[in-house]
Amino acid sequence: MKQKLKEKTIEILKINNFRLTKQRIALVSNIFKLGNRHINAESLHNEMIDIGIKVSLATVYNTLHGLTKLGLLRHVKVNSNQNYFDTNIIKHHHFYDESNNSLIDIPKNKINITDIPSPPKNKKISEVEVIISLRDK
Amino acid sequence: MKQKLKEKTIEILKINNFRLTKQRIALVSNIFKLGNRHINAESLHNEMIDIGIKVSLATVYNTLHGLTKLGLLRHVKVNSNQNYFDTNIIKHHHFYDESNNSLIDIPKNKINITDIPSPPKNKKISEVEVIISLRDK
DNA sequence: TTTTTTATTTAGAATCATTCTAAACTACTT
DNA sequence: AAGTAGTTTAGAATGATTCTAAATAAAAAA
Repeated sequence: MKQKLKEKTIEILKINNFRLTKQRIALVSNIFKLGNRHINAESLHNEMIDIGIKVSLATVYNTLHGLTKLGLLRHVKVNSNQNYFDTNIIKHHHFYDESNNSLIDIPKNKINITDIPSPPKNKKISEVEVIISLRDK
Repeated sequence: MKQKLKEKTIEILKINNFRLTKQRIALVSNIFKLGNRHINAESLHNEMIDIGIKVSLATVYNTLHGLTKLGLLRHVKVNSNQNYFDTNIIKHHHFYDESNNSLIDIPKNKINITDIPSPPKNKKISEVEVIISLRDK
């Protein structure tokens, strides 16, 4: 199912002269193995260790940033103390659960925003994101 | 102009049994001296030092958190590596200028959001925030 | 295939924002 | 004036992330 995503990702890495190292392949395989996810470096690193793949935390960071730079991951702008990367690169919004720092995707078309103010002079809008914070009831 | 805000703040501090220490008074005075601002701990600390007030960074953090707990500041959920506190406690949105990590207020009524999806079971919405990221044109 | 080149990985140090700690201090109470 | 907590403080500790420089390995060249 998500195998295609992995293949596509590796293709893009090749095109962009990223070397296909054992670590990168393993990380990419794992990142895109399942459906959409919100990943942080530490938990991804733990996952890799758990499934028996030896990779350093620095490489995990490098890879996450590299994939982000290529547009294969999105950096989620939520204020947690950790950085989250989203495998869903289609524009969308998020629920942010404050009780456990978790994110839930909201498809773009589920929220209707109009009357977006125009940006200041010499600036352009790069992204419009809605974050709906959640608390326990 | 903003003097009232300072007086009001000090009143609230008193009511909540916060001692009116030299440092707190100085910080509060400075925070609410001008119009709406987006403050981070380090730059506020520098400001205090610059105007000749000796206060430790730890106290700056304590005060920002204390004021936030009392609802006199709002913690802005923007993913910068620093935490920002907003003196504008009325619900509103933000432009986030990626080129210099600065924030610009957008009044709530300038953006129209409808069709907000209902929260997951046992969760309630605590906040809906729109962040419009900006880049240089 | 072997050699060379150069990107990548790595462990650990460094950094940066923030929080913690425990001692010194001081606002407020009595 | 003295006692009691709440505060402040310097500096240590923490946690996420980045940096560094040496070791490694992928891709290119021979």
